[in-house]
Amino acid sequence: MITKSQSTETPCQRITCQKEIILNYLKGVKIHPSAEKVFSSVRKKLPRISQATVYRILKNFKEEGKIKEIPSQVSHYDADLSPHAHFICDKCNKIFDIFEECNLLKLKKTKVGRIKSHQIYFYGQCKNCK
Amino acid sequence: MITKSQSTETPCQRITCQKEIILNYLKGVKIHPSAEKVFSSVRKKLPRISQATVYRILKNFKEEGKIKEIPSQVSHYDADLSPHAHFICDKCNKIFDIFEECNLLKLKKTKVGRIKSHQIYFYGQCKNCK
DNA sequence: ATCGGTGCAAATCCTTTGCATTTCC
DNA sequence: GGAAATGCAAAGGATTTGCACCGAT
Repeated sequence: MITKSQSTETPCQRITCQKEIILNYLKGVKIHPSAEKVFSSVRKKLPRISQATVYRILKNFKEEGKIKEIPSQVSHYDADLSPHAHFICDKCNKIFDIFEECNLLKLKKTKVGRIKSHQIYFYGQCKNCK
Repeated sequence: MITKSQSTETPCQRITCQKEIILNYLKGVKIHPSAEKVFSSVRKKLPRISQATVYRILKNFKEEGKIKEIPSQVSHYDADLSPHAHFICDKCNKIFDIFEECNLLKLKKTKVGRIKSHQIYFYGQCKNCK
C-alpha cells in the first residue's frame, strides 16, 4: 500500500491505481524487471496504461527510495530494500540476488564525501549458462 | 601500448592509431569519461575520428577486459584495473575512486554461479556539492 | 592483396516531454 | 473544482549498424 511521503523530498502527491499496481507487481516478483517488462506485465491489469506512465512512476519511486534501480543500457528495478548484492550473468544478463555476506561495507565516511548507500554487483556466468 | 589478444575471446585483430590513442587517453586521465568525452578529447589528436569508432573501440576494450564500464544512463569508462570502488555523487554525478578497504569481498562461489569479477558503487553527495 | 577497421549517415533503442484529458482529494 | 497524474504521440539522446573506402599486415 502506498502512503504519502512525509519527508521534504520529492513528494508522491496522489495515490493512483497505476502506482499501487506497479509497486505491488514489483514487490511480488523475484526477477528484477526492466521498465518494458513492468509495462507488459502491468498491462494485464491496466490495459490502458502507457509506457510513459510506467517510466514516470518508476522514476518517482526511485527518487522516493521505494525501489532501487540497477543501471545498465536498460535499467532494471528492485523493490526489495533489504541489504543484498546482485549477481549479473555475463551471458544471459539475468540478475540474481546474493544475500550471503553482504554487510561487509562499514565504510561510512570517505575523503570524497559521506556515503548514503551502496550497491554491489558480481559478474560471472550463472549455472544455467554453463 | 596495445598488444594482440592471445585468448580465444573476441580478438582485437589489428593495432590502429585510434585504439592506441584512446587507450592512452583513458590511462592518462583521472576522471571516468563517457564515450562522448572520449570522443571530444581524442578528436584533438585525431580530428577525423568518428563517434561510431569510439563506441566500437570502447566496446571492444571492455570485452577484452582492458577497461571497465561504469553503467548508467550514460556509460563511463575506467582503464584503472586495480581493485577499487567508485563513489558516485547524487548531485553532480561525478565519479570518484575509493581505494580504502575494498578487498573485502572474498565470496568466490555462490549458489547462483562462480564470480569472475565484482564492482562496488557508493552513493552520496561529494564534498563539492555540500 | 586481403580483410579488418574506420568514417559517415541513417537507424534503432530506451527514456523523456508537451499537451489535452482524466482522476484523485 | 482544481491541481496532479495519465495517455498519447512526438522528441530526445545514447549507442549501433550498413556500407563504401582506407589502411595494417
